[in-house]
Amino acid sequence: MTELPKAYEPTVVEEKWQNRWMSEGCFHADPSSDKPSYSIVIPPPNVTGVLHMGHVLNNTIQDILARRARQEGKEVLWLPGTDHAGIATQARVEKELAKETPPRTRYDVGREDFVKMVWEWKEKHGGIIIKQLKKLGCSCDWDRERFTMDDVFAPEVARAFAELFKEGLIYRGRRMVNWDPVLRTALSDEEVIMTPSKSKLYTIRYKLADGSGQLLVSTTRPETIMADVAVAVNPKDPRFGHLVGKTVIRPLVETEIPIIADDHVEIDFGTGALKITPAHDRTDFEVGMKNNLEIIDILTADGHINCPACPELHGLDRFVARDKSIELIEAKGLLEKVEDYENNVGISQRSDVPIEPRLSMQWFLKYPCVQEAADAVANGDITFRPAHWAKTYAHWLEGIQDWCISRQLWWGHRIPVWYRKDKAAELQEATKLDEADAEAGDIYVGVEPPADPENWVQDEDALDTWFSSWLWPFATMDDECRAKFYPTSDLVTGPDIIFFWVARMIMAGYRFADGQKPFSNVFFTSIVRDLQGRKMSKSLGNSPDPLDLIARYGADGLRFGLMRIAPTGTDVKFDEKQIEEGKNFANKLYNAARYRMMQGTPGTEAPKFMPVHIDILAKLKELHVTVAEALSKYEFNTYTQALYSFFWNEYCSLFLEAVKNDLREGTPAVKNATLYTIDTVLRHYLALLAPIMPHIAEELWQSLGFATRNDGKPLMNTELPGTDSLLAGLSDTDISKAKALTTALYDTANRARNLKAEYNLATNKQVRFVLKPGALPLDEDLMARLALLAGAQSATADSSYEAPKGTPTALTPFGELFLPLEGLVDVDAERTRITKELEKITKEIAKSTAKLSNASFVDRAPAAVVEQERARLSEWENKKSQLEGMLAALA
RNA sequence: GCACGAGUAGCUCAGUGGUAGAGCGGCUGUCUUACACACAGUUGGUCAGGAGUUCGAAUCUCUUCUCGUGUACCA
Repeated sequence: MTELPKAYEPTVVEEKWQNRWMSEGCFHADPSSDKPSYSIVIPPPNVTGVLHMGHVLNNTIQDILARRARQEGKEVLWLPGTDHAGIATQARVEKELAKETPPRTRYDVGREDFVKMVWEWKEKHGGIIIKQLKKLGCSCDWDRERFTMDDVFAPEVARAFAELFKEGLIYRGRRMVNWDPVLRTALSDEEVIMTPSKSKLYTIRYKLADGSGQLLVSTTRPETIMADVAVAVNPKDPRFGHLVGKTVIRPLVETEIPIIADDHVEIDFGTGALKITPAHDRTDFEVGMKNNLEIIDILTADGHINCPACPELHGLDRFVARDKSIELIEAKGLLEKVEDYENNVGISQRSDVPIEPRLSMQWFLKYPCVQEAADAVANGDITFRPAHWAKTYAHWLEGIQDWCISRQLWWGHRIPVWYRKDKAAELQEATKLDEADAEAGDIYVGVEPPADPENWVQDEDALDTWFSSWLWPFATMDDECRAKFYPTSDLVTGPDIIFFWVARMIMAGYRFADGQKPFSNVFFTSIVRDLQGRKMSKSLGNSPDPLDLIARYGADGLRFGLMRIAPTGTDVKFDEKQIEEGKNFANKLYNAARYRMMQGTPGTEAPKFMPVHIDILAKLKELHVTVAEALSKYEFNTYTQALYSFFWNEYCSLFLEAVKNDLREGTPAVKNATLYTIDTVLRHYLALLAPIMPHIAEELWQSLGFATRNDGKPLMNTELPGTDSLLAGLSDTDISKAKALTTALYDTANRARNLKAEYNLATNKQVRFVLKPGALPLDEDLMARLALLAGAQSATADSSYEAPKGTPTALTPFGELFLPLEGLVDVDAERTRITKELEKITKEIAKSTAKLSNASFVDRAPAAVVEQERARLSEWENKKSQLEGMLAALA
């Protein structure tokens, strides 16, 4: 017998198996295989990223799917990689520069050297998350790791750009965009989070130039008054109709500006008059264009006032200038009132500061294949789980706007557009650039730089990171790989990137990959929150470090614990207690296996099963079905719950406890059947468990010798055992009889333990039970198992037993159970106990009787339901008369 | 504003028309020879509120409230 530690130590075991699986190429996908294919591409984490709980959830699900698919005999590709994450990575390196003495910025370094620095940083510190994913046990094909800026991927990005440009879907234009004044770049609409914020609404007097009065104008942004070019009123507003065409004096940098009429102004809001500042507000810009107004830009790229005509404000930060401008206006006696006000402010998802609507030259994409993408989800070609996300998706596609794809960044895919050197200055200012300019030979768009680079100047901007990520499912694969594994099977990702990534990938798939969808199923995970329901974030410090959790609970424990509480379709509140349960479960598994290892080997003769054996094997067979169903429906919590309760409750608490004596002192035949059953259960069970707890499953598989019987093949490479051989040769009647007897046995054991507990007898107190048999057949084997389960010295059947007055009794499926307690009998207590039970039963009988005497119920409910109710009633009535008999015996 | 989720035991969650569940926690016992990361027992619920459909509702419908998410915006 091997001496094994009493507690499972995951750390060493997990690392051992991770190394062995990888060195034996267990995760490698073979495109030339003739097995059916199964593929997933990982949502590439940021190369600067570190593992957080969201990754754990997401990648555990992918790993379960991948490992299960391998067991089902599929050739599996799980393709890993990282994203260059333009803004995040650039910011990371800029932060390093700022720490230097003296601090530097990227502008001090220069573009070329800065990009070199980022690459160096990426090589040195990037990809930590890949190591972390390996620690979680992810079975990705690590030989195929891709990066969104590597040599294979980058040309695909440029090619996509060039194609879309040629098609006229990409164009450059001067437009209002979301400007991040900290990062000094444009952002897409999706990167702006509208946030309710408390601000002030200032009402200011604009004097009419002819001195005939004033117009009250409300604004939240007085610092932009210098850029006002008009005041607008609604043409239908009777209060102001006569003023249209007149002029007012702009309160700062005083000059006359016109009063115009525009539908856009709401009569009921504020004063009914709106200042028009086309350079600094999206809708004002439109009003300005419509009315041919001047555009005065008074903000710098980094959000400072650029207005020499107003020296008091010139050079100030936009928020400082806000207060200062109000001081100036008040000093002029033009401030009417200030009110508290709540409005929505666009906040940059990246830098967390309010964005500035800004007119600038940017590249835009009219999305391709929008209709195909919408149809695919609507008609079920692509399945969303949970299904309700399809609605969100459809809604976004309906109102889809052109995508601003250029970023004023240095780290990323540089826009593959070159301008003819002699015309560059002119072209860069052109209000619109498109395919016509390329045809004219003024600009060059291509994957490779132009042949005569000295005559060309490349566009300064880089592409939005998502413009590369949207190509991920196919641009990561070579032709051979694509032939076997594309379209991919499942995509597992968070609903927070449904627009950023999922929707765009679908469009890109149809446009660039032979009109094929990129994946068949999308599984949207829950979002992991803390116990207060807040999103996990670095700044709140409420996000546990998964590596720390792995160190303390094991990767298997973390995976299992998290999946067990991850509901489908709603967010998960993370509770570390749950992870501890995962660890405890691993320990339970380990000890159950250790217990098995302490027993001998079964004989070679065919096992002769007792009912308890048949019962657990039948439950094992059911578990196979439950697991298969749950996984096919992506119900991961059902899967884990089924695994948990089968093993802990059915196998350990009931079955093992019932057969322990077989192993200690059973006849060779009984011992043989028991060992055979145990081995069968463990072998099947570990295979079912392996997708979610791969390390411990593999470890126990090996130490229980299942691998040896199978040419030493790891569980990882073993197909799921079939269920046909389970209970072979037994009829359904045999099985259901055995199940009924075993259920009755466990039920009786429960009652016996209850009796002991009610009389305050310690669990280890050896007592004797006497059973007065009822309808079900009793034999010595059952009685022995009952004694064992109930923690009794003995349990005997005696049909003529006459219990002394006050002997504790209970009704069981096998008959009346007595716990004779010499000298401890308390007639009154016993009477009270039985009376209480009688009351309960009487209530149930009343309820049931009422139901059955309701004609509508009997007539309309399905016959089976009525029958069930009748059976229930008669059972209770039976019990009632027995209890009454007991009570009479006490008197 | 609109859309989509969610509200079940102290906590985290199951439960799609037929006797309200699990784990944890609490409380009582027990270091019983695989496991104290354990075992046995036990305590916890007007299923957010209201109305309706139905013989029967946690479950279906309507409505109110609370929370979350997405989306649109008027200065």
